[in-house]
Amino acid sequence: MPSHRLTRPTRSGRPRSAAADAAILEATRASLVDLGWSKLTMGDVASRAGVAKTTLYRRWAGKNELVVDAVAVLFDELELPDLGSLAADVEAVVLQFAALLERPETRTALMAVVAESTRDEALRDRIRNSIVARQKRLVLQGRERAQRRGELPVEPDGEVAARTADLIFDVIAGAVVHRALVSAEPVDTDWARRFTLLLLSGLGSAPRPGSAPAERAQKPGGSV
Amino acid sequence: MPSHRLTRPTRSGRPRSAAADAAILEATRASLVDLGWSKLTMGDVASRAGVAKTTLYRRWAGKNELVVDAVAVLFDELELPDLGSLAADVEAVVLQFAALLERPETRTALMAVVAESTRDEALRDRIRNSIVARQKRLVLQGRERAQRRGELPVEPDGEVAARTADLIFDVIAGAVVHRALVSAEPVDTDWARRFTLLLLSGLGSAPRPGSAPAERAQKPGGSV
DNA sequence: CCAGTTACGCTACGGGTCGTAGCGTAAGGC
DNA sequence: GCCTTACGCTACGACCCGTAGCGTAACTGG
Repeated sequence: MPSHRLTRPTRSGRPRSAAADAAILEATRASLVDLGWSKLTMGDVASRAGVAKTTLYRRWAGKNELVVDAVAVLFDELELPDLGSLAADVEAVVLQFAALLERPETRTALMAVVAESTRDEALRDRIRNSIVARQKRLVLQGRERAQRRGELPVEPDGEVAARTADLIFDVIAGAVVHRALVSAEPVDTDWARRFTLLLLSGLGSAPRPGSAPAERAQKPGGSV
Repeated sequence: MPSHRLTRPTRSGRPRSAAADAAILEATRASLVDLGWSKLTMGDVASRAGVAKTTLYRRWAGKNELVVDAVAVLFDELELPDLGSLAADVEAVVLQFAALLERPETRTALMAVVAESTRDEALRDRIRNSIVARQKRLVLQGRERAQRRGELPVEPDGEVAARTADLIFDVIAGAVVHRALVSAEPVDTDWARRFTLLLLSGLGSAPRPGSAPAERAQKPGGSV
């Protein structure tokens, strides 16, 4: 899934070097580790990859697109073993996300490209397709398992189910990212456990005798 | 609370123009709106503010610090009317955060400076003190109210309470940011309501007859 | 009122990155 | 072998950076 959206109209002629592709993406990650996002430069990546700078521009429009592709492949490693319970699965997802955010490449690149994407529609789509989708997979997978186990009800309305899945995804991914990058504190097993407990049981559940539960709770079971 | 940490050792001599300060920060926000983070330049801000470029560098070390200060003041607007219930308060906090993220200045700047902060300890502290702290205030305020109402138990151990507050803060702020900037979909009242319901009631509450609740749920009431 | 001290505006500069153009050459498809 | 495309290389104007140097402005303390 190369996705080098830069003009590749016809076929015939010398094909693009797949080896150069790999070298460039590898060099980009290395440069991210050494220099970080802001000091990463196209020239530096080119020389690390042993490639002319012009070759970079023939394939990627600029730094943003290049880095997205370079980091995206790391999200392919994400996989979720079936641990037998929803709680365990959520905890595992959290730790998987966290492990990726530990790596300096993703750490420095992810927020940067998201920031850039606020002014670039195409970049936003690229991120959504190559990074967010890979993350979301895990959440959908976990939900399906939980439904199969009977831990979560099966929502008949597909649209409602999709909206709830989006909500849960934003909560999980958002919380992990915020903890790791904004609060800049470790996402360890202890935190993951407390987060999972909060997500599954909520704040207001069995608070203490003598207090009324949240009034708006019309239908307490979150349909998924 | 100027925080221009750039050397101001003694007093006597011509004082720094407070008017210039205001003009610079205002110009910075305007430039963020027009150009976005990546294309914002110190020279542009200076000319917008009617100020020499050197004046900027006399007060701020660079783009990062300047933008943090320029955006931070927007977070002072955050205030939370007492709405009578925990659910309503949470919903209000969510919508307050969301409203700030609607603005193009904050939208483009926030993630960018966070990204930069991953490689800059001092910048991280600056963000924490001038932006994150202002957000966290609301969460702490909401918790205190809920405890006074009896909606949340009072945690006797101060450290545990602080950790739980941090958790909740990361969940709320993280979810909102992720929804608004990564998923790039609107944080409207509908979403806020569903999020609040999830946060208060959790996923696993009253799932459906015939299924066991999450096994690890040792003490279901989240102490806060 | 007069030093002393600091901020300001302006100009100019070396250094770096950007993104592109132009060229000769290398590597496949037919 | 011919056509087409990719590649490496060089060079370039444009822009931004961050700083130095200077003369001037503003405020403080004697």
